[in-house]
Amino acid sequence: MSDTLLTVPAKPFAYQYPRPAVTVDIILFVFQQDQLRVLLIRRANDPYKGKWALPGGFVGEQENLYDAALRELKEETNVSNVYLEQLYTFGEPGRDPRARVITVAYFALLSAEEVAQQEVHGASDAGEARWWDIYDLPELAFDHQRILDYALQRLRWKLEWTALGFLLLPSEFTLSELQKVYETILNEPLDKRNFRRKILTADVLEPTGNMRAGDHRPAKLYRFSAKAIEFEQARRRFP
Amino acid sequence: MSDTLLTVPAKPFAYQYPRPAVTVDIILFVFQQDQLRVLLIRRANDPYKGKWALPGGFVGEQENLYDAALRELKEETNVSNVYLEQLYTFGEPGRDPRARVITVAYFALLSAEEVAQQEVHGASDAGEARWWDIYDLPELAFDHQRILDYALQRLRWKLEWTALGFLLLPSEFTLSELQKVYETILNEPLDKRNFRRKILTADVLEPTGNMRAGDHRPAKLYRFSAKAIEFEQARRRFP
DNA sequence: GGATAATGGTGTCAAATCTACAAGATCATC
DNA sequence: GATGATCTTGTAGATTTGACACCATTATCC
Repeated sequence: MSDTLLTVPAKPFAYQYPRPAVTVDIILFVFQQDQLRVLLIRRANDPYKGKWALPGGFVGEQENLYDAALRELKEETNVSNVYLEQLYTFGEPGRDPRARVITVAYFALLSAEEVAQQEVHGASDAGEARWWDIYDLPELAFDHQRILDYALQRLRWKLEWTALGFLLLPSEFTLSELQKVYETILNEPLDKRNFRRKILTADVLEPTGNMRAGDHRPAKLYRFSAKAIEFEQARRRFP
Repeated sequence: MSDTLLTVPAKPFAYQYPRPAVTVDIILFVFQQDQLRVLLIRRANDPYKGKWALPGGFVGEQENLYDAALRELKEETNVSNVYLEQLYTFGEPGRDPRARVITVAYFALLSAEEVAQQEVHGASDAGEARWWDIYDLPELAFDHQRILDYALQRLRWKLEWTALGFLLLPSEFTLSELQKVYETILNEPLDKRNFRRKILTADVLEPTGNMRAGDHRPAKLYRFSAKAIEFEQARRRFP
């Protein structure tokens, strides 16, 4: 494969500058079978052929970064209806061996309901797609391991200081289920009584009145109140 | 001015994609004369000719984003030796009327000592440069007001939950000076006794043994201990 | 040299919050 | 009706927080 010449229209003013490629990559987390999982795609082409990578792709000429992330997620993995938040921009030269690529990483959460409703696997042109346990990952392409580590750090932080744990659960859930999400993501056990007290006094949950039936004592179901979305802990350090 | 054609070498693989211009913009804060100030540059050319804008510029072909921010700061404002941290990436189409420009914004703090030592004003090819009180800003070019608001929000947050207030002061400072920084940035008065207790129990300060002479009772000088840099409040929400 | 002005420095108490920790309640199953 | 599994709840001691007022030290001014 030899280099060819590509002509692009140049704008006036000071825009005859080298233009890196700009992509978005998405770290899509789900909570499934008591595991925190992330969606990866097996690369069909070199470089890193056969390795697993984060879904992502080029930003369109007249496209928002956020929209690009949504679109790529839909195209490569058939996933929509997610929570999306910009994470960080990775731009080291050499992170893609082919060319200078600057990647705006997005951090995404998909609720358990959406995971069940959407057909995620194999919906990709880019190759096989599957969920991976965050604690048992394959070798990743490019610098994607680093991006993923950063995303996990952000997720943990957000979990402690905002109320987005519910985004990974169905719209109604029990406190035990929520606690399990927290424990899995933070990777440590939490005290049940203290956890309940903290979540309940944070005033972001409301009981739905329904109960989750099961093999044992039924559990109360809760939903998050609307204001809980993107609720950042309002506690001030210097009141 | 009509469009011309610019040829760029195309790489193999899937890189014949539209390439936006990528820039870095820097929000450089200083604390001067009891004001939180930001460095702005008056635009010498259209668009927004005569308006004030954040310093910034194009990312080099083989240049880190971080390095690009440092370099632009040096070139446009003759400032070096700053604390730099990536803030957010702004990429809405149309934010620059000339072309698609994606801007990685960096958030920067310059210590009082550096402000005094460096010749900041007029050191710019891009035009006049000057400090502006954050609470008394001119009209800004592009979407720079939004970027600045975002930076200020980040600064406030960081101030409450990490220990970077000292980055705006000289290497030795009094507790009153530090409190003044906090009050100015948070834009509200703080209780002196509680402020001191919180700062001192955070264990990020150490007395230098020196005193700041003045018109009145001399004040103890402190420095931040090394570990305080980028110290994130370790307090866990779910211990 | 004593009064004054200005800033630096300190302590306490009540309320709220946090941590560690154990026992009873409810359901299905056998 | 005994068992197993999960759900739910409370408290006491320690820590942290917020509100709040006074004395200390210096230079200056008379």
